[in-house]
Amino acid sequence: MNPEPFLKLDRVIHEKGRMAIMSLLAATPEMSFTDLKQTLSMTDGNLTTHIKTLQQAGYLGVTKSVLNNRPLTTCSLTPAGRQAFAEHIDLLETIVRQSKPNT
Amino acid sequence: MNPEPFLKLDRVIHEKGRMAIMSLLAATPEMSFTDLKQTLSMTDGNLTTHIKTLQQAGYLGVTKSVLNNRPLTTCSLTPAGRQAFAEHIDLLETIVRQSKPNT
DNA sequence: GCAGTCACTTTGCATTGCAAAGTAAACCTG
DNA sequence: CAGGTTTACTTTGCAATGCAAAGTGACTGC
Repeated sequence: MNPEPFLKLDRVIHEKGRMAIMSLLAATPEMSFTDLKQTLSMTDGNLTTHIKTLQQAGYLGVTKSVLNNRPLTTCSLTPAGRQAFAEHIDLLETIVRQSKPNT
Repeated sequence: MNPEPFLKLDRVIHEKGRMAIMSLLAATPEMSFTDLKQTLSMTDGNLTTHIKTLQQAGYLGVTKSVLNNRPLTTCSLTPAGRQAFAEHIDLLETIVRQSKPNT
């Protein structure tokens, strides 16, 4: 077993909740706070902190506007985020392959 | 995107270091504290805590003996650990597949 | 005009990850 | 054979994190 892929796993992305956010945004170019919250059944506080973490890492672009007189926070992956996520998935794929030699 | 696999990820296994430990032990039936430490270049403290966490979760069997007049801590997966790890890898595989629809 | 909802943000706490320091036994070494 | 070093861990302390409860502010129905 080669421990390298594990060592390279990006802790910012690796966390459950944030991986889910990144995955959603990889599939759907942009999603609102509320969409993310409902899709992932996360609590509000939990979600804002994860979004903030991803944003500070430069992985997420966040725009705040107003729609129908309500605040609307829209999130999307930055190019850096997209690439970091792709690399993370590659590492996971390596790990999966390493762990299932016979399939 | 289906968020289910993310929600099901076992936090005990998911953490980088512990995933690496579990992977090593899935490939190599038993390893000593020192083996793990060197292979994963972990600090001692970090490793004991992870081992303890995995042990308390019932995923790791830990036996302490003496070899060449030195303490020897030997770790191996329990059946529960093996299964939990296999499930975790399955979930990761699902996530990877979900994230790479076009390959 | 004030109770209630929506869309967040802030705060506080309890849990972790991590490494520095500690422990204990064996082993050189002069 | 006393004193220091190494090996193999464990404990402790702290900083960082995840999480949800409480807070904020704008709107909206009654």
